[in-house]
Amino acid sequence: MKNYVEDLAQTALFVGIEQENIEKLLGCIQAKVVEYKKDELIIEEGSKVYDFGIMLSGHGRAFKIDTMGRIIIITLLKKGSEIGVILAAGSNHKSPVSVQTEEDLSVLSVPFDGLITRCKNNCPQHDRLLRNYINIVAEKGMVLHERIDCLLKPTVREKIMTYLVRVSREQGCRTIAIPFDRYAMSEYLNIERSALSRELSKMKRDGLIDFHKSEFKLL
Amino acid sequence: MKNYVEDLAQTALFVGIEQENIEKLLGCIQAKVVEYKKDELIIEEGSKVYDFGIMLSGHGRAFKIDTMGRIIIITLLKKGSEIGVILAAGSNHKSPVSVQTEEDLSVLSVPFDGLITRCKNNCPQHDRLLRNYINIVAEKGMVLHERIDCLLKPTVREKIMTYLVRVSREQGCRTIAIPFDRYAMSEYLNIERSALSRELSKMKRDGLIDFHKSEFKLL
DNA sequence: GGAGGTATGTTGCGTACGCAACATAATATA
DNA sequence: TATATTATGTTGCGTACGCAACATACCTCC
Repeated sequence: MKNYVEDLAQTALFVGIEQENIEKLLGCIQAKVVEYKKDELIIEEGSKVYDFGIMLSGHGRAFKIDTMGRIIIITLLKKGSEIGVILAAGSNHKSPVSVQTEEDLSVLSVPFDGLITRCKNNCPQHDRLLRNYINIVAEKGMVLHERIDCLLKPTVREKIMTYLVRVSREQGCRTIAIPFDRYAMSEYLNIERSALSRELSKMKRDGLIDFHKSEFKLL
Repeated sequence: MKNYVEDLAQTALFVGIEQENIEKLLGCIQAKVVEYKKDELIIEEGSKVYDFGIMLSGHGRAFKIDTMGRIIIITLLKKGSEIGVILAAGSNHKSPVSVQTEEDLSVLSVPFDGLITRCKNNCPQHDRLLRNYINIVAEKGMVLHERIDCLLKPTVREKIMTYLVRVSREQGCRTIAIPFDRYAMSEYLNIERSALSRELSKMKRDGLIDFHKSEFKLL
């Protein structure tokens, strides 16, 4: 456990808490480290989730399989990513997604009750932890909202622009690097990859944007 | 303030807290009642939001205006609805939506800091309140996720089915009443109203569903 | 009941975009 | 440098669906 504390200090959940206090807190909230093998399921679609997790290493993905058997990627996970934060805090707990590892990795697992229940030692760091947790849940909500914002746009061009403008605002610059390759971008915006490429080319021709691979410039 | 306590006891924020304790809490968290006139803005798009609200009466709507000047309804608000819960709890606070009243009404306004900061009296209800709040934020996230689930479906028919099946599961019955008229339903699923009607009719012809107005039956 | 208003259903037309198939560019492998 | 592999771009075709215009059902208020 101890060797993870340094990494945990970098996460959104423990931001603002000194490392020595993190160690104390971990016991307090009944956190434990769980190891997973490659391709193992951390969360199974339909199962009930009462613990949330923080990725301590490796990569994973949250996905679901729809009625036609298509795989739909919901999120990609890396070191520091949170797992099941909304689920554990909700009242239903039944997971709409599966979470699977892409390699051997370990996860810090925390029962939501351990987090929310005020410990007898009444440590002040607990407050900060709770505040951080609420913050994470809220930010996840914002991220979902932002995606809906793109999805609601009627045309491919507007979807693209909505997304690019947002990222540009976030990065405070008209030249931006996006965290997607074309395929992932097309999935995020719910467009065919080829249709996305087609429209991007048109937009370049129209002098709206310039781009090369994942670098975009708004004109 | 006092006369609202009974109503507040019915809300998700105060569930599980006895009325006499609610009254105490309200002072503790620095809640106040704010009156709004018809068509007044409670939240303005782009403004920073640090307080959340609970609708004490009347109706309102959360919306945004996109680049083409179209009005996009995000949520409809009624007595008991929460306002700005995710925003106040987030780290950015800048609102992507406007919230406007549809008539004269009043709102219980609570600074997020008042909620999250442990009061000196250290009242046990405060814990429950926090737990309820996290619950609300998480549920809002789930709701957004569910909508994305529909929006990601490639065809109108699949969007419709995804939505109806979910509501059917929620209500535990194959015959359901949905809270939308056709137009609202089409907006929620991001479909043209006429295209929605067309597909619904086809689905009825195909023996997939039956419906009359807002009553649907899955076959 | 009639008249106006709103919600819902129907239909023809045109096109944006899904789809498939191929072309080219970038990257890895040897 | 040649070769396989993967990312991205291009293009023709067909259709699902947006759009507009109209039809019908339902509701409300004289």
